[in-house]
Parts: sequence; C-alpha cells; structure tokens
Amino acid sequence: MARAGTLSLDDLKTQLREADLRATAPRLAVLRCLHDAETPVSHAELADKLAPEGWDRATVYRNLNDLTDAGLARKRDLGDHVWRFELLRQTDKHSDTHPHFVCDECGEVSCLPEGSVEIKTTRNSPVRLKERVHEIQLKGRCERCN
Amino acid sequence: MARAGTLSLDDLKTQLREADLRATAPRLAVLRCLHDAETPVSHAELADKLAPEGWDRATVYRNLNDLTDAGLARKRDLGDHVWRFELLRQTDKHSDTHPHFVCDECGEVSCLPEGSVEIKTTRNSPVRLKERVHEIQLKGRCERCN
DNA sequence: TTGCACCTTCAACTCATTTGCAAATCAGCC
DNA sequence: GGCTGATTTGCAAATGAGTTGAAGGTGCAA
Ligand SMILES: [Zn+2]
Ligand SMILES: [Zn+2]
Ligand SMILES: [Zn+2]
Ligand SMILES: [Zn+2]
Repeated sequence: MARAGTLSLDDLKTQLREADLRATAPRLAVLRCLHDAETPVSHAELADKLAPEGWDRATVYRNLNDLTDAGLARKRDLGDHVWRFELLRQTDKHSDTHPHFVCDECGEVSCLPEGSVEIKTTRNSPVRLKERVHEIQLKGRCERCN
Repeated sequence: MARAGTLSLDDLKTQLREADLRATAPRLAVLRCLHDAETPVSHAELADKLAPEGWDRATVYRNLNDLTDAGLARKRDLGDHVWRFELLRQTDKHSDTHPHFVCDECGEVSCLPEGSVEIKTTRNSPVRLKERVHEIQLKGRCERCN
C-alpha cells in the first residue's frame, strides 16, 4: 500500500517483459503512474494525467487491462461504481489483501493497514467465511468530511 | 436482512403514501419485488422480472431511484460494478448496516449478519475509523464456488 | 367528479468503455 | 545497424447501461 522506492526506467521495462508484455512508451507511462500512486487510480484520473503527454484514452485503458491480465495490477470497484487500478507490488503478491475505504461524501479513497478489519465467526455467519474473503471494502465519511 | 412477513397491497400503498409517493401500479410492483427479495437486487434483474408484466425499463429504473430518494430503499454498488437496490426495512432504518458479500466467481450476493465484521483500532488505522464506517462489503468465493 | 401535479412510456440521448483497422512500433535476427 | 513479423497505437466508430424529454395518462385531494 505504501509507495515503493522509485524504480528506474529499466526496472519498469524488465517488469513488463517478465510479464510477457512489450515495453512500449505508453505502457511504461501507465506503469510508472501506478507505481507512483498511493491508492488505487481510476482510468479517468490516469487518462487525464497522461493526455497532456499525448497518450490516447483508449491506449491507457487497454494498457490498464493488459497490466491487469498480466497479473501486475488489479482492477476493482471499491463500491463507488468507478473502476480503479492498483499495482500488485512484489511483496504483496501473495498476501496483500489490505482493506480499502471510500468516502461517501468526497470520494476520497484510502488503503487501510492489513488487519484493521476482522471477519468474525458468529452463530449465523456462513461457514468459513473468513477464509473465503479476498477483498474488504468500507464506505463512510473520511476524517475531513466527517 | 431476512424477508419481512408478506405485506398486503394496502400495506404497500400506505408505505408509499407515507413516503409522499403516489401508489401507482408499476411502483407497487417494484416495491413488492424489493420486499420479496432476500438480497439487494439489480436494476437489470428487476427490469427483466417486470418486463413480462408490461412495465417499461425506464419506469422501473425511475421507480427504483424514487424509492431510494424517498428513503425507502438504498442504492449501492457492492464492489462488482452493478447497481443494486435493497429495501430499508422498518426495523432496520436506524441501525442496519449489515455487511454484504459478493462472490467473485458466480456473482452471488448475500447479506451477512450484523456483527460478523469488526473494525479494529490499530496503531496505523485512521482515527475513529470504526465510527465513520457506514457500509461494509466483502468479496471472495461463495460456499458453492469455493 | 374534476383538475392538475405527478407518472408512465417510448424514443432519443449521454457518456464511459470497447472495438476495428491502418499505420506505427517493438524485439529478435541477419 | 537495418529487416521483418507480431504487437500495439491512435483515431473514429460501435456499444450498452443508464438517463432524459415530451406527450399523453392517472392518482388523489378537494
Ligand atoms: Zn470525504
Ligand atoms: Zn490499496
Ligand atoms: Zn459463487
Ligand atoms: Zn443486505
């Protein structure tokens, strides 16, 4: 969830090639943005950020999906009906399921520390719910809007 | 979250009028479906169910939004990029924040018992997170798909 | 019963995302 | 370093969920 250290251009290229993706300029730009992001990013945000550099929306979109298909990123809807993409960091690949929080009011998204939400086993809960949950999303008011 | 006892047509009409909505035939049909549903229902599901009875998609949609605006139902995205509507039952109006679970695989939605998820206060979590959370959504594999 | 504000319908519209395709670009190979 | 085939890009056009406008219909309070 925290930003990884800055990666060199070659690091990014390597990351793509290892995922069997060609290291093209727009692809690198998208990957870099995801690396720089602290929280999941929407397509619109990324496209707006990259448009000035001359990259097409459709290209950005395709690349986000390509990265997702290749297992480098995740695409999800955090409960606000917006697709957001988040890089799967090396260290997270097998364990990271940190919860996300979205503000009802301003839409701000934040990544919560792993372990800040606990699935409890109660008399009425489905069997082994805890082991079956892969993703946790919370909605409410952020500190600022509260 | 469990289905309420069957309501008579008059009960439904009363419910609408108390919310300052006219008791029209399509509106009653939509309200009845929401009453009958065990879990949140998508617009598409409702429209498909009501189309054979002759109701227009736009009418169903507007009614779902009307019911939501009037405070009788809630509209949300459970993390699967689908709008779903759930009736706000009398008894739930002030307290109900039961979590929802969506299966990644088959899309099945279920309502979980209140209290099956606990927001914990950890060193790193935002202040008073627990009090600020209004909605909890989980995703994973349902018992059947697991 | 009447009047009118609220509703329904249908088609047309919006806007995010996806797709088709020719031209551009990449990666491997002389 | 150039050559070549497979991928990828950019643009424009298609798609599809969701929304809206307008005209006629209906619930309901008086
Ligand atoms: Zn906020
Ligand atoms: Zn995150
Ligand atoms: Zn399932
Ligand atoms: Zn529910």
